[in-house]
Amino acid sequence: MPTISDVAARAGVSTATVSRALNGKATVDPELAARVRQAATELGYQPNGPARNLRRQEAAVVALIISDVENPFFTAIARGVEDIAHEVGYSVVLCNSDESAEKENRYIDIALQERVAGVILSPSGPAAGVAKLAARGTAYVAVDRPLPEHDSDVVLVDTRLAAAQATAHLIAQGYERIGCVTGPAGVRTADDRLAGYRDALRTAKRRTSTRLVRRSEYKAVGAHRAAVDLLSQPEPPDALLVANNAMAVGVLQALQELGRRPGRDVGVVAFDDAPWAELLDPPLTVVAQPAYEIGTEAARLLLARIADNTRPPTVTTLGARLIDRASSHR
Amino acid sequence: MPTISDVAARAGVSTATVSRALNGKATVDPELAARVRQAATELGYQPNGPARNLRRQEAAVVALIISDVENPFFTAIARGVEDIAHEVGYSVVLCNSDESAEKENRYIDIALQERVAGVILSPSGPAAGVAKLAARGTAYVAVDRPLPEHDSDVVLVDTRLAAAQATAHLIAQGYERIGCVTGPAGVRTADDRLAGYRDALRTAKRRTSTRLVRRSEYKAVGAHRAAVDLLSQPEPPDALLVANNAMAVGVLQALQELGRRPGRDVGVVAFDDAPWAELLDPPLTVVAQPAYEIGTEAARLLLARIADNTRPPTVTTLGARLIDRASSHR
DNA sequence: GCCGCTCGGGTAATGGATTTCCCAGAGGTC
DNA sequence: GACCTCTGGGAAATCCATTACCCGAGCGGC
Repeated sequence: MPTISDVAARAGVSTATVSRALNGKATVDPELAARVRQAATELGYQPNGPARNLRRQEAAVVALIISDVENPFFTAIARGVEDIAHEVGYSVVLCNSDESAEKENRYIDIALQERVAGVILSPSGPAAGVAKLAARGTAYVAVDRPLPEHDSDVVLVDTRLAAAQATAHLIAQGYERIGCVTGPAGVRTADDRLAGYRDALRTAKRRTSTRLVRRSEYKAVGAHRAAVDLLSQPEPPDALLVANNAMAVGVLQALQELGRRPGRDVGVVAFDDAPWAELLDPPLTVVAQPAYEIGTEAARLLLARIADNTRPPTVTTLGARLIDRASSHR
Repeated sequence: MPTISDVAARAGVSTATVSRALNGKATVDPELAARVRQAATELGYQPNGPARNLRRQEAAVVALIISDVENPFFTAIARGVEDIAHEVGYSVVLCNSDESAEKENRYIDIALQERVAGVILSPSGPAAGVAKLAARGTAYVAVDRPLPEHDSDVVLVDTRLAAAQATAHLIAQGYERIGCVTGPAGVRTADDRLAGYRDALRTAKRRTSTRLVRRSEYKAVGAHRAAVDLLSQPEPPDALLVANNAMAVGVLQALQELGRRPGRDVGVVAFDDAPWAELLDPPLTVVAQPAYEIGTEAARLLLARIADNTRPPTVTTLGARLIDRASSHR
């Protein structure tokens, strides 16, 4: 409720001095500055953010638009972004696009309207909204998936390679007919994981077959259906590469229902580590992605770009790690 | 980049008319309104949020301050809040206080500065910041835990009752020495769950003993330590009530390491359902809290309070549901 | 002792949308 | 035909912090 003028009046100075003192800007007499701070706390003065942002033409806020708040992979990214942003006094607002291009667009519009300093997003598809960011000159960084049409800073995981390694691991363990349950066509990570899977089969001179591949949303239900479908074929796969955590839940449920034991009957490797992966029997072999580091790296790139938007765009690729537990052994 | 004056010039009207037309406010000639909208889209006009909020003295935003983004219980709440808020054109910004009073305070300050319309928070402790919200007349609603000093709208789960029921269930299954692993003292949900546990023992005329109770942070590591500690006593518990999801992970790890099988050797019931609970062997018996509904209810209360801050505060208590799986059977 | 520079701090312009106030014109009434 | 009412829309005030610009005092140099 109190404004800067109230503080100025109480401290017996001008509003300009209050502003300077509170922002530690120019040289203000220490004694005056103390008087100002005193008056501010006495009044419980909270600077009016909108007024400040209006004048500054920018808010010390970065928007983080992720496709699923309930996915631990993305919340770990959020943590990373938050930790870095806070160090330099930026706030992070988390927006959940739910894999919907429309919601994503809406949040981009809001970010633009609120004049945030920058945006980090995991684009779900073509991301029409991004053009607006570029047009307005707002800094942005893509994570997890690149932006097809725009070149910008991107932080990715070499997920194709990771998928290939995971598949090679299954081959090395003696599985013969390896299947793959991945995300929707057009989603880059889903396509890459499938491509990596095929790379490994080709390297091992195995035949690839579309009958061993299923796609669905990155959710448990879809993966459940896909797994049931795959496993009830005449020649079912004896191992599965699963493209994310939520899908792993669906696949493992399906195995349970069909009475197939992970590992012995059907080897399983899934993307994304989770605290509960070790609790399963057998424990789940996973491809652990460095989610937290994706977040910190993206935040650092964004801050650099906020400072200087003329830098050429960079692509940062982080590696993933195969954690070999028992679900990929007979 | 374009401002309202640019739109006004292009449409050949005044800025006042543009504002009225774009906000669908007063009576504007339909033909004029169309011309304005036309001009706005042609210019790619995005209203300047800070300017709008400055004038309106309020942003169409609600802040949601939760204590842990990585806890599915809280992300489900976030979903609920989001769904309701979006229906009426409000945006939700998610802030992660990490169970730190200081971060919580910081986010409250930011919410105040940005003049958000309302705040929903899961207070971690005494929540000094809340007094500022009350003083400023900003609407707020507490979820999961009540605010000791302030009376406000609150949405709770009858967690004491739920804990008692879960404990009674373990007693009914024939367990003799039931232990409890709960959260830190002073955290209301942790204390309530412990109290419910004791209620049930008392009702069943069992002796309660502090040697069967351990507290730790609401995290896996602490719970792991607590469980190891409990189970390596001379007379270890033969069943455990565990106060949240993350802790369940720690406890189950400990059981695994000690070679005790859930259910047969040590009965386990944990708070919060999770998709992976069914995948364990044996599947985990849980107390499912209606997290999504907490979110929707809190959002509805907040919106009502934004509309009218004079309403008397209400307490909404939702029930939890025991989902009986096999980890609580011998 | 005077000039000029520096430093601290005040005055006022600025950012852009909303909203109050008021006016012009259309339509209605007697 | 004169006057009143009602409606749509323009001019200008407003929200509040920041900052460009400017001024006065104090100090050093010659």
